[in-house]
Amino acid sequence: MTYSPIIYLYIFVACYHYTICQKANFIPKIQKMAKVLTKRSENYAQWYNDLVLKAELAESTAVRGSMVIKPYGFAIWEKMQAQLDKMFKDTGHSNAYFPLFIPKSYFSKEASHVEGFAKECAVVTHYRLKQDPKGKGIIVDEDAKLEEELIVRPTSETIIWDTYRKWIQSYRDLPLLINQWANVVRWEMRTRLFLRTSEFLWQEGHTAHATKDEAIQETTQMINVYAEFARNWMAMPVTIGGKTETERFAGALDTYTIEAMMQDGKALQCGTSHFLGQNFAKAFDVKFTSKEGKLDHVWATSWGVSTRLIGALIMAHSDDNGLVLPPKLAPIQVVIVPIYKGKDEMDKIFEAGDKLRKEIADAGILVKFDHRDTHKPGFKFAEYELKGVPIRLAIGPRDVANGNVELARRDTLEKKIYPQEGIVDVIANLLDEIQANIYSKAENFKKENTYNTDTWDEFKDIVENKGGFVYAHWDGTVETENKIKEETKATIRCIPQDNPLEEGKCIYSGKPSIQRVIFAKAY
RNA sequence: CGGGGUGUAGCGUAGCCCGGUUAGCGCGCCUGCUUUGGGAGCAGGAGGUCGCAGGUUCGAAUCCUGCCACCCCGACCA
Repeated sequence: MTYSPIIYLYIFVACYHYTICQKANFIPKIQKMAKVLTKRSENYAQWYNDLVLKAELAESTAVRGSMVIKPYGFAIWEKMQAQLDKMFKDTGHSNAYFPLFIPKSYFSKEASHVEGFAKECAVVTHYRLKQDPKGKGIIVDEDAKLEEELIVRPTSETIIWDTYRKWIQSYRDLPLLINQWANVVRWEMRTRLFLRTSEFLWQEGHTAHATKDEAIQETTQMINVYAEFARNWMAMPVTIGGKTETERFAGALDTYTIEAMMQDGKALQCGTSHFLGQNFAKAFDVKFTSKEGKLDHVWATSWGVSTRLIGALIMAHSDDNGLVLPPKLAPIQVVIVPIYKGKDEMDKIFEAGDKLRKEIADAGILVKFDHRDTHKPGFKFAEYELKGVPIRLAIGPRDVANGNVELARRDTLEKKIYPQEGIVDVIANLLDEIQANIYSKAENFKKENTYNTDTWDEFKDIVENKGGFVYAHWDGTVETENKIKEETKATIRCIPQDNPLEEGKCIYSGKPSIQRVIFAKAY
């Protein structure tokens, strides 16, 4: 037997006043989340408890602000991942993997970048533990102090650009189009389950280009990929736009965003794509020789989406009965619930149900037959509604006798009897219909909660009392943006893409403005 | 870290102000029987360092002191 080397790590958190707690209880947070999700539900705590714990999406962990994503929640993420990965590859990108730890010195090379992230980094200072000589337990071995501290990546720009320097010499090495699926850690002041956890899974794309135009084109392309994913797969309408200076990514010249509206009218930033200019190339000395024989720094982009998308999906579509998943992302698209009394009936129903399941599965639809004899049909109905399964089939003695099956759709909660003959086609069509219906429901909600205003009083009234997106004129200054944020808590979510130019006066300062921007309260 | 609040079983909570039986209730869990077309019923059962430490007292979930954790608002943020 050989000993594998064990490295003991002691993570000292930069924000010294946040210690890692022994055991966390996040239920009040869950209550809050449920309030957001349901608004109306009286027993929301119980409801969300059921949603999270019983429908097995996620739960809190021992480390402050982290979460375990349970199998069902992770299955949703895997479906998202698979589709996004395909879209990245279709646009010419490849996957790679870079290290979790970043030497502190790398981190300080790009000034605005470090300023943006320094306050929320976990730092590794030691590499060994030992028995406490004075008593019980394990302590950090002070002799095992690292020469240079390691940062747990909050994002990978620095280590990736340090690597790119070695990979890029000629215009022939460009463009370099790489994506990484990874976890990152950001020691946020305040965390929120799904929306802002200390550790989260995401993908980060990092590309290098020979020209500025090409890099800008890449930035735009990727925000459009995200928008298409949100709309067509998550059934979630999003607005594409540019971020203002204050909301921009640390180190970026331009940040594009997709902003979605949640059911409480608040905005959620769901994905971003950054044009980094030559900032990182200069900081990490990444140069290439052009066709003309000139030495120049490369142009960079980065873009990412995270497990926050699961949160967005929950909050965009859920109702008081639980999740409503778009069929394209549902881990289970169709569930078959048997109804029977006694062993004899059970055998017959199971046989019919299994036959049905096979037919549906053969059509490439994700179907589950729930064989459990430990729960009653009514319980199962409620459970799969909670899980957001788009279509439910119920099959009992009555149906078997008549060659029928009962079909219920999650989005409208309608129930109908269909003949078993030809049910596969009905299901295939219905899945498309549900996907479209969920989208248009969300789109209508977004339209109904989007306002145009030209007066400050009305602006305040909408932000405070109604919520939603407000299109209003803004004079383009940081001061005004900050004042509005101070007074109303609304921030500029984005300057919409292809925004029509229109003369107007700033809602706050009255100074001339050339276009409306979107204001909203955000998560 | 500033302001406010909370901590009682897996989850949600009552009790605390005004100290006094074995800390109560709902959900969930286990066993048995009856049930099964919308979260079953009945009977029985298991499960608690009352956040931690100290103090006051004959006696503390309850009063006092300190600490810890969490939540809401602020700064931060995919």
